[in-house]
Amino acid sequence: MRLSQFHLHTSKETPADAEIASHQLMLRAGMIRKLAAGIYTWSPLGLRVLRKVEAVVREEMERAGAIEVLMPAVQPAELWQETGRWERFGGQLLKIRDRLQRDYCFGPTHEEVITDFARQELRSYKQLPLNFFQIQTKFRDEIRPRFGVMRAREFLMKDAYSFHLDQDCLGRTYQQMYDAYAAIFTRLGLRFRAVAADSGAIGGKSSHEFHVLADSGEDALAVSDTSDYAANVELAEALAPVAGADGSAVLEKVATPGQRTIDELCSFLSITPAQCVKTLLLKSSTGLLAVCLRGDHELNEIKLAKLTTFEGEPAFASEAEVREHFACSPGYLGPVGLPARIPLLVDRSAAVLTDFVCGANEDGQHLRGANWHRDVGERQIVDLRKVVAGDPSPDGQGQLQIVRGIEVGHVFQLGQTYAESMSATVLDEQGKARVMYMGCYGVGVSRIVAAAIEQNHDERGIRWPAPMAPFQVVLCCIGANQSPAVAEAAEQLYRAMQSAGIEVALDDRGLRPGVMFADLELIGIPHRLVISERGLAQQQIEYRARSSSENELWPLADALTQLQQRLQ
RNA sequence: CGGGGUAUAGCGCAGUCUGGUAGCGCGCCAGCUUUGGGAGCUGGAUGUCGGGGGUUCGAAUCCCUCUACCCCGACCA
Repeated sequence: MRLSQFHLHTSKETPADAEIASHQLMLRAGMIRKLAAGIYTWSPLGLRVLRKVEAVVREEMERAGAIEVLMPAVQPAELWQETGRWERFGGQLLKIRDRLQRDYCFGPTHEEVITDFARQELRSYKQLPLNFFQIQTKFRDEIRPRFGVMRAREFLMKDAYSFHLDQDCLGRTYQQMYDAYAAIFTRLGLRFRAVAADSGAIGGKSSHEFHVLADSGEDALAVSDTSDYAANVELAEALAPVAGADGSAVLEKVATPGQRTIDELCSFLSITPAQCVKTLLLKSSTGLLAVCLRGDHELNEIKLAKLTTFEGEPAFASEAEVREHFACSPGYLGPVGLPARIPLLVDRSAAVLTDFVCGANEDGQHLRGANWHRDVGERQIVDLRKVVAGDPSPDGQGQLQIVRGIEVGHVFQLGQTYAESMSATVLDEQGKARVMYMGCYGVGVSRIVAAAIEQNHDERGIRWPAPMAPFQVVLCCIGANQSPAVAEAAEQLYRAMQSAGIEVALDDRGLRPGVMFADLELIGIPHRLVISERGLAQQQIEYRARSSSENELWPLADALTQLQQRLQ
């Protein structure tokens, strides 16, 4: 590619609304342009990178035995009503109407469409297993799109769906996909981690997420410092500490006027948050529920939602609702003297406290010296909190650390959920209809581009891992306008590199060197060669890797072979 | 969804309080000079001041309204 014939538009200034490095750099490098909130055009430069990621994903999927399809982006409501997700998917589902006022949605995912395809196409167990994938544009109407293509509403995703006669077969394909994902991210040169995950709104049981590790990541991951245990914090179990007998302190009421938060209370009473029990009042379709946690811990709402004792979305009771049932504001709630009609869940870590401090269910009053067996009524002890750094690893080996990640892949074992509700069956050896087992496997193709930049940039711009770079090499001419010798040497080398199959950009834009170099470093091309009169006089060419700030001088005649070695 | 903010040239912003001919920097175009790390000089183009309505002799500026975008929050217990 001759850059004079290409379209680059770079910018020195950082757009005001871009917060994280990848978003800023993608805008400055001119890879994307925003059309509306969370909706972007990919420029020629950006698209080259996107296509690189796509190609790696496609190759690895095919290597793992998946076969490509392309499903429609616009999907009829009827399919979604069949699985109940027309209502249940919530506000992220973009619903649209055609001219006859028929309902459709813009697909946020394709379980319904592929299951419909499968139930029409597949008749016999002999056709199984099958794994279909596509690379396609999705739309999810996010509450808050942000960080450019990192959390966009419209985005490019690879989604795959596998079909099986039984769970064992599903398990094998699941493992193949897991391995294929590891291969994809390894090939792309990203530092990543696979973690056990919650299966969320898609449904199903076993599930792992693949995260690119970056401080700007939106997900918190719990990883063991000694074993290979890794889980999304949403899922990570907080082990039960050893319980002891009650303490011996006398239960007494202390006046704590105006001390509404744990921090305020602790400095007021000169205690630590770990000596307090905080009590949360939640409401759901089934009524009120009280939850006790240690003062320094946070509620894990995913864990709470999963408990059978609690159905429907948990929501915190408002101050007014608290006052309907208690003579105090939320800051003074406590487990002692809780009305029996409100069920009480106690987190394992809170349940082993003795002589603790808690709210007295009375404004301006707390209790000191409280103990569970002596002072509190019926309660259920469960794992309810978010794990924190330093907690023992659930596999019994080492301590947990909390790291941040960007979710770029997710594999699920869906089981029979969708096939059942949509009656997707095949005949087995006995000629009997059997509901198929399904797996689904997603990769955020456009998000990978942003995630890679988060992991690979410096003060001058992007530093692409080689497999994602828009061009492998850029050949720069200095003073080609003035010097026919430079222009001629560049032209010859450019053609030789093309013939050798090297993906090279010839920077023949005639820019001043400073501008040219700054541009090329911003867009992150891994290898740079410079031809100038100065070099030609010595029969030399200058090389610099994007990762380096040192030039190397090569004999001009060796440029191609030297470069080929660098590219390996 | 709740709260806050912003909207003026391709980008970044000033001007709005106190109404009176639309500005700056970067970028863009032309010419000359320059040519190894974001050049200099000269000249130039580009705006329905987010949309609609109102007040006024006169509105980017004041009032009403709509829209778009951004940020924060959705754990106070």
